[in-house]
Amino acid sequence: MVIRTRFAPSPTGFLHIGGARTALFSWAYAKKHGGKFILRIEDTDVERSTPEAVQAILDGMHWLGLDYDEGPFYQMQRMETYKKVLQTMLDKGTAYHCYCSKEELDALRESQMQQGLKPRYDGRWRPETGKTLPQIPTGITPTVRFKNPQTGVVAWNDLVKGRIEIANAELDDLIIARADGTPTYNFCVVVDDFEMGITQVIRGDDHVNNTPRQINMLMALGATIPEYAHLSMILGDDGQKLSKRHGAVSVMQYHEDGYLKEAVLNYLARLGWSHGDAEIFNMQQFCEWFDLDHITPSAAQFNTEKLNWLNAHYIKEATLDALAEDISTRLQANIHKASGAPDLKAVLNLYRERANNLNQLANDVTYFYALPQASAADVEKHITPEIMPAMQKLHQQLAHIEWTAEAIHQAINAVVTEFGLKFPKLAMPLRVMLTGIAQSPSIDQVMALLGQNETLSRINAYLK
RNA sequence: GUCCCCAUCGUCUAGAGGCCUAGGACACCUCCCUUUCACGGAGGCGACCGGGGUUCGAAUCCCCGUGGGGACGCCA
Repeated sequence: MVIRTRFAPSPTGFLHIGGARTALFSWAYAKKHGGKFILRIEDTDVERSTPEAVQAILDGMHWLGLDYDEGPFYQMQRMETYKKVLQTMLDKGTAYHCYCSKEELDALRESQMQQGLKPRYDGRWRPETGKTLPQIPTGITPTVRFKNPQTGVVAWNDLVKGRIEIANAELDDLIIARADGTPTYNFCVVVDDFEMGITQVIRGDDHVNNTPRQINMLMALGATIPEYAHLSMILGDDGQKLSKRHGAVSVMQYHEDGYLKEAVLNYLARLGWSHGDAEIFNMQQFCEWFDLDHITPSAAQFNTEKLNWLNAHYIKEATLDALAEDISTRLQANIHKASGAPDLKAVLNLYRERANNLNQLANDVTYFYALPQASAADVEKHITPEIMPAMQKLHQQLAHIEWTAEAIHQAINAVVTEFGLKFPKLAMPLRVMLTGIAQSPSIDQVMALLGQNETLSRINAYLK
């Protein structure tokens, strides 16, 4: 059997971290089994769906490299299909018209809640042999409801949660088409999963409660029931639920915030899934290893610290070309392209090991291209009057040497020896003068890249 | 309220009855490396929610609590 999975977001917002993980798992499952991954846009909520959101989802998936084999399919473009199926169900009696008004339904719900009952449709328009239906009111266009079985249980073996069983008595007859004729979510999903031949439905576990209804409809349509895998949710860094109001950000925000897609992908893969002790792996490896058996059924808390660690790893792993290309866009106004400016790749090669974020990396190397401003505290602490004679001497020496890290190192050493100092005593003020801060890679290497003229000029600014 | 789901270090997790005096990773702490800060290396701290069973034996199976979450829309 050919494996077919799908990712079916509703375009009511950007692609967030939870959606991205669902997409990643569905994608990987298809890849692993040589199957097809399908993208389906569930845009039947005309009120809230927007073309911008569709684009945002497409952009997010593209950035992460989650390519789909079929689609994107848009449900709004499949209306004819839904209507046809709807009519068939009406004809077969597995669905029926309901003339309740919204107000009537609201009142029903409220009174049930008050009585401590589970709010549900009471079946007043459900046709039954020997039952007399109410008088059809005028001026009300009916909705269509699915005639759910009233006895027995629906059960399925959830691929991540195990067997789940729900009594049909808990389920009511849900609306599958609105009064305006448009089909609703649960119905569209069923028709699409059926017609698109989906074999494994991998989705968020907020859909667990929809599953029994969907299975019942699938059975009414005579369809094969796909397997289901419900993924637990991802909590924010603080353990709180992610929502638009709290912590949920677009995956594209991670790009803007300085994360490599490799890090985000690797991190997401490990959130809720594991392969023994494996922590670092690429997507090819992931697709080989991925399986549904090793998904945790419990919710996972997002941990930015660990993402940072992975990001640091992938920054070290990146090719210098790719890194330079990225950092180049994060550096302000092409400052690194001025003639005589230090080579960005060489600079990044010196700095990549100490970065866990691309924006931070860009910020760290900016002083190579723009004069830094040291803090008064650093100046006071390191550039002391006592060190100035030695610095003066070093400045003279540096003007006459071959500009290599080794020669620079020797020059500093010579001055240090001559003045009876420890190396850092001279290296620290140099750091502050040249980089603007008290932390940097080996100062001789920094100087070698900064260039002789620029180095002498920056030191000189403090000698006056 | 009703139904459903979940429960191992602070966090992500390994664990499918004996291999567990519970393993790995992030974070944290100590030491080493060192030209500062990082990186890297070596150590350390740190968990089976509680109570009952079942069993020769339970983190693993069952039940009950407790705690957390989700769902109950003419939203998806």
